[in-house]
Amino acid sequence: MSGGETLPGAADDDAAERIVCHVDMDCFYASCERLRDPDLRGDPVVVGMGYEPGESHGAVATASYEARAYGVESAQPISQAMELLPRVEAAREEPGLDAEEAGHYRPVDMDHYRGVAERIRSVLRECADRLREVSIDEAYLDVSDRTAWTVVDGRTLAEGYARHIKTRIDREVGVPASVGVAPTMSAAKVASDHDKPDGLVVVEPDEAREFFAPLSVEEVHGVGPVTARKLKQMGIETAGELAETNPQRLRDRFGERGRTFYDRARGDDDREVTPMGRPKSLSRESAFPEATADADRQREAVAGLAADVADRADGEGALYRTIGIKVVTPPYDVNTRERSLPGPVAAPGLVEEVALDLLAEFAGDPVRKVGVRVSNLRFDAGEQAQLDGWKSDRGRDAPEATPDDDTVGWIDDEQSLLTDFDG
DNA sequence: TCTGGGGTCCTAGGACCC
DNA sequence: TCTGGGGTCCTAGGACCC
Repeated sequence: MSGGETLPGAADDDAAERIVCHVDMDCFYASCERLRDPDLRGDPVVVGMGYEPGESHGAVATASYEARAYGVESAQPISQAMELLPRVEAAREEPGLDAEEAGHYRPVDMDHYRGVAERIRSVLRECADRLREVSIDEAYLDVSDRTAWTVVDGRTLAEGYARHIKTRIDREVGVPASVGVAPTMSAAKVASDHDKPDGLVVVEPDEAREFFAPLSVEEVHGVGPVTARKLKQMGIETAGELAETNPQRLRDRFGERGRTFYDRARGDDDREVTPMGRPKSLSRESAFPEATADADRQREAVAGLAADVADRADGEGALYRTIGIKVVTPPYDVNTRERSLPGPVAAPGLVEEVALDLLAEFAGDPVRKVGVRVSNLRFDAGEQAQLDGWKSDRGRDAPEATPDDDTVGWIDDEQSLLTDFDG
């Protein structure tokens, strides 16, 4: 470098400092509902899972910011939300209610949201070389090669680039996003959350400590209610205090995670932006309207979930080696049981069989919720297992399959495996 | 705040093997 | 009969995230 001016976008001494954007859709499901029904714009919108029009069961999946102003929150029972914010239909009919002080309730429609998410995804792919889609409404972008930390007219080029992304999503898809820009994933994540909705927050390379200092420890990604309480007992309330705590003290209290808390509170995070890999487990669960000790209902629910999970695994081309259940008993005790098979299988009958067998341990107990899960997934050679000929060629080897095998076990007869396994 | 559904990662003890 | 250390796998639970 000969001391000349840095060209906009050119790699320079700052090249070591990456530029990560975290893009987070604002109340995504509610925004998707507004996209197809513009009449909802400006009004409170509540999207409920397990909700049906005219009913009051289910829980809040997403509430628009207008609805949040009434105290409606994510995970709240719909019935409770409706006490705070009546449905517009009800408000029109009942004389005591003000139609202006009411909200629109909609059931979750994942197919629609996935369609919108796909359009956002295609914008993001054009904006970054490396992209990590964390969930349907959230992604990290490494844009180090697209822009720079160079300051022009008092603003970084990175900020302009982030605004470009935000504007494109709004113009080409029509939903609002909040964007955080920082040299690390964890700082970008906290930044995007810092000025929601419709926010754009930039944390420059030397600003991380200053940015985190006043935040409460809960705002550090990875610190939840339990850890926050323990930190407060240690006299640590803010991210700034966390950043100044002796890391060994945190390690002694929280193990390896303690070091991570310390690093995150300082804005340090060496994770690279990489695409999400294959899932490690697939599960389905559902709650009973109220706790039930009825064994037939429990078994029926588990059998249904087992079929769903097996079906999804099939759809994803996944084989599984471990089958598990979750049983939630009052007041809210979460019990899990699982059993591993000798080799990976795609066997719906076996999922049901094992799940019901594991459930038997809880016979007679009242149960609020049940779940079924498959894990130890294998995707390689998944298709081959379905090919004619392959199956009969390799079938006999299946029971000896180990996790290290390159081959995938195939079970000719589900019952025989179960017998072998039990024996 | 008494709690919906789908995930990830970490910890810790016991079994088992060398 | 008592005994070392290391490694991996399995299972259960907990914390966290969206």
